[in-house]
Amino acid sequence: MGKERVTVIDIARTAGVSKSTVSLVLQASPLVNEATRAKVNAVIRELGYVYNRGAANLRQSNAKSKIIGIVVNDLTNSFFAELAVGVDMVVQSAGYVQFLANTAESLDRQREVISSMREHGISGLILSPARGTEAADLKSLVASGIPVVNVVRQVAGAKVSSLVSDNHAGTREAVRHLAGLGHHRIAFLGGFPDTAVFHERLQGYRDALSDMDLAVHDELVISSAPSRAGGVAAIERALLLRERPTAAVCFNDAVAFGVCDGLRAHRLDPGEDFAVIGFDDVIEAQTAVPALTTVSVDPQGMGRRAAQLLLKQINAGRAEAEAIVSSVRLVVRQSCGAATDKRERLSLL
Amino acid sequence: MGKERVTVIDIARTAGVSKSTVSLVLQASPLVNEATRAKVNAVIRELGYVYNRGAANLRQSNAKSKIIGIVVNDLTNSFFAELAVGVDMVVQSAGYVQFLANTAESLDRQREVISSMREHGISGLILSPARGTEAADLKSLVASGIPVVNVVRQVAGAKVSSLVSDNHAGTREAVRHLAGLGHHRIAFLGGFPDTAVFHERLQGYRDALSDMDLAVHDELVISSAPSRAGGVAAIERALLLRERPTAAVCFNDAVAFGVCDGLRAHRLDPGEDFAVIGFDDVIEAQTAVPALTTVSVDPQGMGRRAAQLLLKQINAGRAEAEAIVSSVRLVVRQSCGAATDKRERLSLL
DNA sequence: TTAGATAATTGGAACGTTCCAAATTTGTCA
DNA sequence: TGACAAATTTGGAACGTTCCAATTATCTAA
Repeated sequence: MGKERVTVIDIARTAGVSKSTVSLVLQASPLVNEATRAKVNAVIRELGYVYNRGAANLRQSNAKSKIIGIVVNDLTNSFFAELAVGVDMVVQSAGYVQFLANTAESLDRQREVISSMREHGISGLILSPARGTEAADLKSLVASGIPVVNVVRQVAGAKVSSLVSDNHAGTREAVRHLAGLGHHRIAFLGGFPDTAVFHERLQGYRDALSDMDLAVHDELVISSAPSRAGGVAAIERALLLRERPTAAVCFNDAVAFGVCDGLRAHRLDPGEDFAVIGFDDVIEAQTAVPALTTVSVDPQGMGRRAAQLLLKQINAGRAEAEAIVSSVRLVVRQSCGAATDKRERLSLL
Repeated sequence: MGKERVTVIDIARTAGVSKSTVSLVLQASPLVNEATRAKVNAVIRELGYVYNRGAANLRQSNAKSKIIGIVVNDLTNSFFAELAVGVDMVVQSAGYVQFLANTAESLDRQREVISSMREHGISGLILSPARGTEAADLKSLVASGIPVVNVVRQVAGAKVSSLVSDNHAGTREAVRHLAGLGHHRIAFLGGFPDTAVFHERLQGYRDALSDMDLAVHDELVISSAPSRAGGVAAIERALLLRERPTAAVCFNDAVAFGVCDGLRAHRLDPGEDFAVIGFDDVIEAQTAVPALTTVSVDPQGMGRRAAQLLLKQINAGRAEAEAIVSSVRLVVRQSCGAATDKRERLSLL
């Protein structure tokens, strides 16, 4: 059977041209005559030739491998799944293919997958760094001129581009909105306190509280895993307080969903008896009941932008690192109570 | 600057051995003396050498590229995100790296990404085929001896391995459970009717109904997109019926969550006023409120098994296609009402 | 010692492309 | 028709590995 793989030489032979010519048509070079191009293409189809990028890469720079890597810290979180989809959309249509790896917050895994990707000659990398990632971890990557775009989280001191959402403005706006609805005991729920993202969001919360002349109560800041289960745990603790909060802005949507679950378990109606605001605007946010009021960061859009930035840098050769903070906006739905009777009652005051 | 990349020849030169020896240590061959191995490894670290798999693949068969492909039809569905995580876990620890692509049910995209992956020399492919995929689409892949494992969906006539869950048994058990709780108007909600999976699940539903001597009412089968939004739409229609159902088994968990949302929008309490059973057991199923009773297929586990099967075939060289149907089990939580007072009431009858 | 084995190392030819410089064909114009 | 330019085509040398056959170093036992 035809175990042998068909190469550019086979094409050349049966088309009656030289391998160089075949290579030229493969690259859609304008130098080759239309007639020959047609003939060669016909033979390519006929013999079922498949291009060997590995061989081509050997002669070319890594920048032309047409592979980009994307490594995220938690693919089970829809935020990252959607981010990956966004990246996939733009790299696919640019003719690239993506290595996708999940680190589950393990620095070891992260190191391994990144080095494995390097061995395969990725043209660039989109990275949502695991907790504890340091500039040194990215050093050799940038030294060899491979563009890196950090998303979601920054790495202090690393000379790579980054694309993060405006965390501070997001929670700030959320808190203002709640305060505007008449809440004055507003909790901040969920998230790991040892991340930059947590601090940015927390700071936005605090600043908004000051802006609105509301007191900052430390017991209202309850951290937990940034997951649905973490949200349940956080609201449990919040409901144990002598003076309960009446509203919460959550570290992310996953936490917010957990908070809604926890409220229901206590026979409290989210959006009615307690206002909840999330962060991310994952796809379920709009179809959930109650629909989640949340700070929209458009994960897919972020993926798309990250990919575009990366491709730009790949094509530019050596590119300057740029730090983009992507603006966010509060999308008001039911879970904050703004759309209910209570809201109307409040606005009549 | 050190723009030049360091190769095996550089290592050889500075370690004072031949490139062949370096190659040998790279492959951890037992033929090389411990002392030389140590020296070479030291130089490798010192010079910051990175292995070039592309070059290596040129000399080796595709089976050794250490790349596998995984293409899914909807990465925004947590089921697939978790499947991908499962795959990632096992391929990562086998030293492989995965190309991940999302087709969004587009046959064109699917064709493109598969051929792109071939050009990059994948050792094998895990595929959740887009709707309408035909055996012909996989023909050239199997002809060139690249192992393929289909997951979730089969492709009729394709001589490739497959790993699907026992759809028939799953819905069958779900319906029996509901019937055992005293329901006799049980709906089947969601899913596209032009897929094999839909028919298998529907058939399980029908067979269980007959088993329990319950009538099959066609108006109780309501198809829709297999998504949260689709679930909302389906329950809306179900609630319009003259004779409403009192329970539903849903095409998948996403639909089931949508159904719960829709019920709440009608002031009906899922698990209390209406029993809901899902299919898949995605990670949110256990933390949602009410916790979702569902047919567990363990998406991560499925991903792991698919990856193991694929690796087995890659290592075996030319392997037989095998069709695995993975057994499922009903996990009873709150949403079917079995854990509530109603259940106790019923069981007293 | 030394023959005969065994252990360790090695040069060079592949692998399938791209790219360069050079060669060939075709076209144009006086 | 000849000469020059433009359009096409082409051989061969890379690229960084692996693998084979062959060589050299080291060990063993008489």
